[in-house]
Amino acid sequence: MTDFTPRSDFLSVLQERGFIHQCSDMAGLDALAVKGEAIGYIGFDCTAPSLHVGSLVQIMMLHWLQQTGNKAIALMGGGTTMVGDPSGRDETRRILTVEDIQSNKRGIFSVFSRFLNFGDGPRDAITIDNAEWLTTLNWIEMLRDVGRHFSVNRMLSMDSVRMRLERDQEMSFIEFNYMILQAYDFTVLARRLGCNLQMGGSDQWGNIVNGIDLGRRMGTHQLYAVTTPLITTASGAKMGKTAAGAIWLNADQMPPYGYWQFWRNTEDADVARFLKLFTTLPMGEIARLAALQGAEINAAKITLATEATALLHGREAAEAAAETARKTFEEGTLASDLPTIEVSGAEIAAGLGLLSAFVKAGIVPSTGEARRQIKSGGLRLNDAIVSDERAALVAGDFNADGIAKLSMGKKKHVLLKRV
RNA sequence: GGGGGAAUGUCCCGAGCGGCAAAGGGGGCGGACUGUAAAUCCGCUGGCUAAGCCUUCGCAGGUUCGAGUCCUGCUUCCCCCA
Repeated sequence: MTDFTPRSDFLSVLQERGFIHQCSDMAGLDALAVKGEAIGYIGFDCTAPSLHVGSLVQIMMLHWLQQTGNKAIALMGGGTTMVGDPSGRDETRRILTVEDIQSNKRGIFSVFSRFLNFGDGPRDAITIDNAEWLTTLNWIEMLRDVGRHFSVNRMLSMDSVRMRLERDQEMSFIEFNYMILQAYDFTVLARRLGCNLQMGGSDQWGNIVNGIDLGRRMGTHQLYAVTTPLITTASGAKMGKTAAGAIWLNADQMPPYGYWQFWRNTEDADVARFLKLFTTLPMGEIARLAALQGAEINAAKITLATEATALLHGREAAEAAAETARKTFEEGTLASDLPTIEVSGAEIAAGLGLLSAFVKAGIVPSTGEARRQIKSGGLRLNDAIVSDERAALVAGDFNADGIAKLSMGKKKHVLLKRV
C-alpha cells in the first residue's frame, strides 16, 4: 500500500501485518476506525462444509477489526451460493441444493466462534445470512430499484466476465447476476446495520467496488473497501492445497495435529509473513523470530504452528500437537495421540499381512501402492524399514501396551492398537 | 434448423499405423542431500488372493482371432452458418 500512516489501531495493525492489498480510501476509513465506528463485513461462500486455510486471512481481518474496537459482521452467503460467484473461475460452478447449503452453513459457522466474540452488545460480532433478503426479492422491484444502476457495458468489462468472454467460455445469466447481488448485499447491510466496510480477497475487489458504487447511487452513507493480497507460498503455490487435499478449518476434517503439521512445514521464506498474518503475536516477538537463520528457523516454525493452531483449536490442543510432534520427530518415541487405528487380536492371530495393515491404517490407498512404497524403502514398522512385502504382523511387533507404529516417509505415522 | 470438431489412465494437460495397462508433461508420493524447509538428483504414479488374473480411453451395440483406434446409434461440450 501507499505511504499513508494510519492513526487507527485497526488500519495500523492491518498495514504492518501485511493484510492490505487495496483500499478504496485509507484516510476516510481511518477516520471511522479511530472512533471505533468501522462496521465491516466479509461474505463467505457456503459451497463446502468447511472453510479452509485460504479463508483464514479474511477471518483474521475480521478478528482484528473486532479486537481494535470495531464491529465485525460475518455474512454467510446462503443466498449468493445459490447463484455462484464466477470470479476466479473459468467454469460454471456446480449448483448446490438448498439442503447442502444449509448444512455447509452450519459447518462454516462453527469456525467463526473461535475468532470472534458473538453477542448482542455494540462491540459484539454478528452473523447474518443473505438468504434472508435475497430469496424474497421481487424481480420487477429489483430491476427498478437496483438493476437501473448497473451498466451492462461496464459489467462486461469486469475481469470475471471479460475473461470468460475472451476465452469463448460459457457464462450463464445466473452467474452474470452474482455481482449485482453482492453489491446489493452491501447496501442492505449498510441500511440495516450501518455497515460501512466490506473486506475480502483481492479477487473480490471488483465486486466490492460495485457495492460502493451502488450504495452511492442508492443514497447510503459512504462505503469503503479493503482487500487482502492473494496468499501464495514462496514457491508460488496457492495456500492450503497440499498433498492430502485442502487444509480444512473444521476439526472433523483436519484434526489439530494435522493442522499443526501444516504450519510446521511452512517454507523458510514464508515464516515471517505467516507469523504476521496468522498469529496474534506482538510484532516485536515476530521480528525476533524472523531474524533466526538456518536450522534455527525451525524454532520459529514451531511457534508459528502452535500459535496458529491455538487460535483455531485452543491452546491445549495446540500444545498437545506440539508435544506429539516433539516426541515423534525429535525423540523418535511413541506419542499416544498420533492417529490410531484399532485391530482385533483375532485378526492378528489369523495373520494380518503388513501390506493390508498399511492399507487399513489409511497410510496407502491400496496394497499395490504399499508394494511400490516398499520397493523404494518408504514404509517402516516400528521405525525399521519394511523390506519383505509378504511379511505379516506378529505378536512381537506390538509393545507392552499393544501398540505398533506404522510409518511412511518422515511425516506420516499411524499407530495400530491391538484390542 | 444446417455444417464441422471434441470427449483418453476418475487430479489436470495431452500423444496414440487394429496387438495397449496405453508416449510425454504437470501435480503427487517415496528415496538421496538436509533442518519435518527450499533447490537439485533418482525412483514410482490402474486393482487383486500377483511369474498369473481382473478392470480402464463419453454411453450402447457391431465388424475382427484381436478395437482407444474401424462401422452404427446415442449423450455432452465447442465452433461456423441460419
